[in-house]
Amino acid sequence: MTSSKIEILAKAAECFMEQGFHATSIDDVARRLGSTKGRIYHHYASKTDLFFEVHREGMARLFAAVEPACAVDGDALTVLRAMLRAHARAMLDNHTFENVVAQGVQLHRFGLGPTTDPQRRTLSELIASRDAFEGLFKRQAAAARQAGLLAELDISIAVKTMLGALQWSLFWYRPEADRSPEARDVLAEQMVTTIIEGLRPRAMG
Amino acid sequence: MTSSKIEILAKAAECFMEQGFHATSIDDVARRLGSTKGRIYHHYASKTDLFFEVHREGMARLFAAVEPACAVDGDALTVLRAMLRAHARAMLDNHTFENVVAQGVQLHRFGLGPTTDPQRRTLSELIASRDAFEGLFKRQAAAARQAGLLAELDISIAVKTMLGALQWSLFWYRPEADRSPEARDVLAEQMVTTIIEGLRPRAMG
DNA sequence: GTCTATATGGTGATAGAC
DNA sequence: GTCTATCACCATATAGAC
Repeated sequence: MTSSKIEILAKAAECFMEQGFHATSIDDVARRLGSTKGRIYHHYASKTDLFFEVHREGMARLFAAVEPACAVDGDALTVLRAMLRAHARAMLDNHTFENVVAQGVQLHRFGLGPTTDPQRRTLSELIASRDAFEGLFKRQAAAARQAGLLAELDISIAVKTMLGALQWSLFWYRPEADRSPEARDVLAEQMVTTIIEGLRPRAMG
Repeated sequence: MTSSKIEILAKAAECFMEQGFHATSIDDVARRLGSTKGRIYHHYASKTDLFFEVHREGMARLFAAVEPACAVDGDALTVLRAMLRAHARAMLDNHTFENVVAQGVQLHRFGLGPTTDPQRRTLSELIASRDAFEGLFKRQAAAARQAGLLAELDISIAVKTMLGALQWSLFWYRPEADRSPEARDVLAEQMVTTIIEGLRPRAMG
């Protein structure tokens, strides 16, 4: 990917996050790039394609963050915890792109309106990729539960609840408020601890 | 509020949830009502005003569900749990309206674009109301923690994480899939248990 | 109270200069 | 590879009939 295309993606992600897909005009993105829309249409065939590329990049970053955590040493719960931490951290680090991913999921849920067949296929692939991502956590949670390391919960609901807790940071996290990498680590750890340990105090650590 | 206005609000909420504020045209809402936009503009001055009324109704339903739970008998953690359960249940019951509330928060976060001063004031009030709602949980969590019933967590982060876990149901819950009130009770209870107890098993119930 | 026009402005996408 | 100019379309909102 050329640096020009990446730059366009990043600015487009900002616009899509702030205004949403429909309210973002190609002129908005061009204005933020300091250019005109000719530049954008040279690299991307349509606004929809541009949006999907942002979505794809957001999913790629999630996998890149979580997959290494799947391979850490330790029992099944330790691995799950590492995965959640990586996910939390990735949501904070890639706040803009992941906001667009969430929008893409909604777009798919309710139908995308007038789009071409290839575009529909692309979106379906992206959604399948998201399901696979959630599947990583479900599988790991199931393994942890089988090892007796997890409470007896409905795995599907528990995973949706856990991931939701992390993903809701899309709505309240403000990356612009001078967040150092260390501060993001602390924040991610606090969220994950809340999820894993729950609200009630433990008799023994 | 006349029944005509309520009917318009309900259909508008559906459209706003499915397509988002900007992608929803007044003609879309009118089509879903089986009428024309003349009817809508007779009751609401603008699309923005219509959106805000949906948002307001969504917040009203949240308060109506959670405030009674604030007054239940029991220790501070029992009350908190009742509040979370009521909130979870309300998110499922009012899925459509609460989706619009979440959109309204985003609209406020990034600026609403070209709107009138009264509209900006209305949105600010709605956001203040949402902050007050979150405050109910923060205050209760602080009380529970002071009573030694809560783990030593950052209250603000823990509350955001808890509420996020429940609110993320906006993205995956499908109310159309024949959900009885009992099924929603079970689902709400599963989510709340996951939050309160955490993922790790407890030595003693 | 609801409908049928219609005025007005903005948007996605293209064509062709440079 | 980027810009300017332009077309065709759609949406908000209003005016006025009924």
